[in-house]
Amino acid sequence: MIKPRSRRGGGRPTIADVARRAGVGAITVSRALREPERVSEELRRQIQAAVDELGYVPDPNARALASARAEVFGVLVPSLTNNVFAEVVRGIYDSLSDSPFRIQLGNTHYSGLEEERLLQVFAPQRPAALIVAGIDQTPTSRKLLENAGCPVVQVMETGPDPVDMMVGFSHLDGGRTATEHLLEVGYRRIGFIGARMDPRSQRRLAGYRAAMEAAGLFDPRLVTTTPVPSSVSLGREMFRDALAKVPTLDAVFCNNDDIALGVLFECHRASIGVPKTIGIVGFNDLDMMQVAFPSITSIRTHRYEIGRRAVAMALAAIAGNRPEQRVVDLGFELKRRESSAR
Amino acid sequence: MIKPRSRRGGGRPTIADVARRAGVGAITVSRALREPERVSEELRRQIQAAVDELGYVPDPNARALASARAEVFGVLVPSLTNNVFAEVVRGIYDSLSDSPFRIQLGNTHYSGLEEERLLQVFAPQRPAALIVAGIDQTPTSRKLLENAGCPVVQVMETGPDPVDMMVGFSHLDGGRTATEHLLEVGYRRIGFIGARMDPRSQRRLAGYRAAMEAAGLFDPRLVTTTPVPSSVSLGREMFRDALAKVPTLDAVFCNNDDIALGVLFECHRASIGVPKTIGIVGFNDLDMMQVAFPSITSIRTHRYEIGRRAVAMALAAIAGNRPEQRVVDLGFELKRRESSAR
DNA sequence: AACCCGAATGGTAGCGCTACCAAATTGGCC
DNA sequence: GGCCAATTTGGTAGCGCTACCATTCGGGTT
Repeated sequence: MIKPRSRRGGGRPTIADVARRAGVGAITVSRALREPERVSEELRRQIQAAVDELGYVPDPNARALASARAEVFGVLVPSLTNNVFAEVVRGIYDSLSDSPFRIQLGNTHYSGLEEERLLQVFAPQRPAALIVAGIDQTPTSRKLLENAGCPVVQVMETGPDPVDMMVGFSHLDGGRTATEHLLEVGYRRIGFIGARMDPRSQRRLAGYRAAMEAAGLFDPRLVTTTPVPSSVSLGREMFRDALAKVPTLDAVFCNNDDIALGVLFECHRASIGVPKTIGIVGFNDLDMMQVAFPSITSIRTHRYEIGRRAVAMALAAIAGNRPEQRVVDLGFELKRRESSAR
Repeated sequence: MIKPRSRRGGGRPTIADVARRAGVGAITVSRALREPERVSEELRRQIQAAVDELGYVPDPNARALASARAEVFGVLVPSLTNNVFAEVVRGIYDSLSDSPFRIQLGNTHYSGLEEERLLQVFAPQRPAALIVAGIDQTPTSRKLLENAGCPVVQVMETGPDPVDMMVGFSHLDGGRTATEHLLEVGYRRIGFIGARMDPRSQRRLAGYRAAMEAAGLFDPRLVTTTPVPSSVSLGREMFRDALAKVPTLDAVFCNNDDIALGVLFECHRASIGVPKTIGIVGFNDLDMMQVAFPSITSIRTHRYEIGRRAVAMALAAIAGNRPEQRVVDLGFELKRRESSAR
């Protein structure tokens, strides 16, 4: 006699069940849940009671279909294991954990094509916002972002031409600051060691080069790079190569902290004095940099904060008040430590 | 005169558009896309042509609503920045990148309550599978998993009572193996240093204790733990504490590699000989362990493979052939290195 | 020849929700 | 008292897709 439970659904209560129980229309329940201020105090209470009794949870899929907008943030990063992006992602998660928004995370593996593919997967979901790492999207990706019909935040870097919004810092300035620091302290034959030369690393290199040229000390043989993914062991190897190439090397600015750590270990192993014989500067300032012996000078970047800020900007845009400032530069800090204290 | 484009949808082509173009019924298009073998060669070609011309992409939300099943894997891990889980997650992503499945990642922050909350968010989406880290779910979480109506894989650990399937290894055996190695090499006053004592760390500690007791060398003062999240700097501090407490300490088995690295750096700083005065063993075997100077002995775990295997098992279960072996132990390897080579 | 069976295709009726619009109610104002 | 606007509530009609069942057709079976 009882109306058969929906043939497919697993028997979970629907909005209609709640409406019946509360003695109101389904649409009122829907409103009470999404815009409580548009429903009278009394009905709101009744509805809340019915929701609690039945254990009703709205179906996000039905919601997305009906409203043509999913409560999902699409997030694209080049790597899941690189601590730098992991921190950004953590900032995003933490900022969104109390909101109704879910997160759809994609790993582009540092590939523009993969980024395009993922964007094509994400777009049909009609996400509420998109957060992508970097500013060097392919033309196709850029168009996909522009047509996504939702707020877009490019993170990690700042640049002149945002798709929509940006949060990051200047990697070029970071590279220059690191190099100028080494020059200032008195190093002269300063090498650059860089793995996985993604666009951000390229710009750090450009900053290094600018500083070296300004000092009249640039020499292409001082630069050692590889497209191979960065790792501590790679840092060790690359440093050996660099030293073999230029035995007079007296300092290195590393692409990132993993490489720097590899350099430090190799110096230990080969009994090369740090900072006396070789100065070392890293990039990102992972926790271990200040603990290393000797502690390693590095450029501190605000990864977690970038994630948080990106979400804050996206949420503001969703709420209708797009931030005044569309490009936010969170800067960086040079952390002077023992490895460059000549 | 043209039928107005759906008032809400952004004008993307729907399955009906494709059907009209191909001159077939909508349901046939749906079938051609999902079970091509049930549609004749010819229609399949026509439909594919129409799909390509229109640039049709199925709406995942509508699909999920109609089929009461979303093409989503729910993944719950305790941390996004801990390299160990990042690797598991990477394995999951890589295994799923060619499939139609998306990934819904949740960060439990090592909290059972947060895990419950996330499970309650994930369940209404009717995911195709759930992958959760650990085997110590709260009773509520366990019930949620059992009632999820989809394959469930618990990862990182093995245990006696799987909700459904399991992939991992024995942390207790890992802890015992590490400790037995130190004993075998000749260390006697072996300490245990552990941060963020999550259930897995607890079991590593239990393995340590078992080995020490078997050798008649267990002493509670040798154990130093804290609930504080693990980091290299914390490793350094904890080692100092441990040494202050037990000056005769001659080796430490660390909870994980971050701690071990902190210990190594502190030894350098305090001019304590490794492995002569202090032996060190870590856990997980991050890349940097073999590069460190001296290189650090560690228990190598197969995180990436755990992620891949979990997906493989879930996919098999979805396809209807649940694997014979519901609990898969991927083991671990003791990597003997300089830090324990007395 | 009548019958059955499987393969291929299609129609109908939702899945659970919300946009849109209509209706009812209230209150303020002249 | 009557009118208008604002507020609160509800009905209807989908959103784009697939489950379920019906239909058609060709080729065996008896």
